[in-house]
Amino acid sequence: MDISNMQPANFIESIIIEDLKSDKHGGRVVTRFPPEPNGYLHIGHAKSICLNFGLAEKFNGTCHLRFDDTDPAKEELEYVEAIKRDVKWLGFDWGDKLYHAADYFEQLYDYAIELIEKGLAYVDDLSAEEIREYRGTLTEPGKNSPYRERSIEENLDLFKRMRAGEFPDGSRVLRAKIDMTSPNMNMRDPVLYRIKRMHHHRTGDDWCIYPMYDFTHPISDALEGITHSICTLEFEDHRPLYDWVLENVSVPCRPQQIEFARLNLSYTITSKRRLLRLVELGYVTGWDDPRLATIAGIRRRGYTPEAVRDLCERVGVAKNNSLVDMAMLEHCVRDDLNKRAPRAMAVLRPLRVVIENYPEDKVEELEAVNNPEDASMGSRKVPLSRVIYIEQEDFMEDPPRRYRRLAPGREVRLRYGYVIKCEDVIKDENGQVVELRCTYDPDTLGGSTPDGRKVRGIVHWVSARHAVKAEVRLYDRLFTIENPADAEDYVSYVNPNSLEVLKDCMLEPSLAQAAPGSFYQFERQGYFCVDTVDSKPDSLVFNRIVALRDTWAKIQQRQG
RNA sequence: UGGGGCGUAGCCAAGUUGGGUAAGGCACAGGACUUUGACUCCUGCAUUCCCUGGUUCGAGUCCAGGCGCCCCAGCCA
Repeated sequence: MDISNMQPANFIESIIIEDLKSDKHGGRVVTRFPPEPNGYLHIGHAKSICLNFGLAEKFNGTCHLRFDDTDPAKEELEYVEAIKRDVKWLGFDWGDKLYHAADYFEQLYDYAIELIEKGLAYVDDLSAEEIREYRGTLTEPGKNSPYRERSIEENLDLFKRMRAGEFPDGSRVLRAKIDMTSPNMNMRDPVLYRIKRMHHHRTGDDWCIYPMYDFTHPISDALEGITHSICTLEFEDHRPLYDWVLENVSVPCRPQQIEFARLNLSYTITSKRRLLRLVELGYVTGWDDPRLATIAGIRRRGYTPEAVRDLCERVGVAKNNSLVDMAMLEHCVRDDLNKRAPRAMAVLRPLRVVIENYPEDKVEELEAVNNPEDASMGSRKVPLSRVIYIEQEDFMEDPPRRYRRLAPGREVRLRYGYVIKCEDVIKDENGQVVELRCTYDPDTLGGSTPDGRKVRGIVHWVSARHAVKAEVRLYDRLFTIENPADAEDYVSYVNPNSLEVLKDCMLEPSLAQAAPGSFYQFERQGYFCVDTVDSKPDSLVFNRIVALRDTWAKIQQRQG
């Protein structure tokens, strides 16, 4: 790593490069991802994960995974396992750098004692409501608590008895003694410890007092030797307190807090409370619903970790509140899957086609390449027989201008196969087209036509006899408005068409063995993956990850 | 006249330290290629950087004054 030539990709990297040059931290770069295990991770967390682990990678440093578990009321073991799984899935490895703030409780307690001894913290007997009243408002200063001037001895005694469990929940707190008139609310004697008799997922019933975030976080960072403590914008106001704690307590080093803007994605929601409500009201099936921007949902939908990381890199790191266009994520998956997804043919809305001049019992194995972007992925055989299915939308009785697909009397090429011509249209009693009678030109295999006539339309198909039936779930954006997070009544903007279930899809036979989680490009349609929850070997379920770009759809839309 | 932060294209975002004549990506629009209307490839897309003044030969960058948006009054993180 040659620091002198490194180009910073964003302001945080600039800071790190400067620190490296000035040898501020002895050349070390240590970051951390500090989730509270009180819910599932979402796309916003993904950005933080990519940033913190990415920085460590880039600068030859390390990144810790630390659970910020200081509030037993909200945190559960179930979430810590889910979070670990999500971080791993994104492709990051914390090695042996797994930490829990709860493991620092004893040391934190000692640092609290140190503050008390220095006259910088005191036990307050005010009730929660009184504390709020004494705190003042945004425009008026607060007032000192009547308990603020207790002696060090009394504070020590009281705090020890708080720990010993002598006082009821909520009856007292330990507060930092800073400045009740500070224009920064966080500096108005913030609470450091509260009494809460609650079972902690890690420390059990060892404690009945628990430290607050503002006290725990800077010390945890210092204890772990974190050099750059990266968090989101809303903690900017907490930085003076972060620094105050580190200045007044004997910690081994001095980490720097740096704030950046969190990632918001259009047409999604990331607030835990709101996510939970969608689940409870049944708008989605759970935290891993493929329409949700949770990591679990994104994974089940079939978005790849590579695509998510690419997105995080592309959106950059800055301090602007931003709402990133969903189209950006979609572009990232297409970009990734185009190179990696095997191609296959699948007819989602089947229309039966009989090739009249194709022998009844004949079956041809046609050669189909698995990925035109990657020759090493090889090819496969796809069976063709007299009766096939094509997509309903690939036939129109009365086609508009520029329509290149099948119509009465018109020709189209079967992908990897022959040119067929529509000779007759069969309808049911309601006038619905139920079957096409076609003929094929045996001399057109291999892409050419003997007479050099141009056949522009190409259509995917599946042999009826060989078809594998499957369910395909078509997902669309969950909300009808760009920024549902902005709307109080976001629930009323849930897209009623966010999921369309197609039951009778016909897949080419090679898909019969598709493993859960594996992804494919269904040619001319999009990228799909085998659902990891509902798909069974004998009843396959595919999720549409994202549709292919569709220029024709745009042209049609423009023409009304 | 509470404090903190942020304003560069429809959406992200470089550029601000050391003033030198607006990167890149997404989206969008044309065109080429094509056995996926995909991919790929070309081309176009801010005479202007929230506004108004000022300094300067020269300002997105410096100065002054406005305006707009976000965050903070949990014993949550």
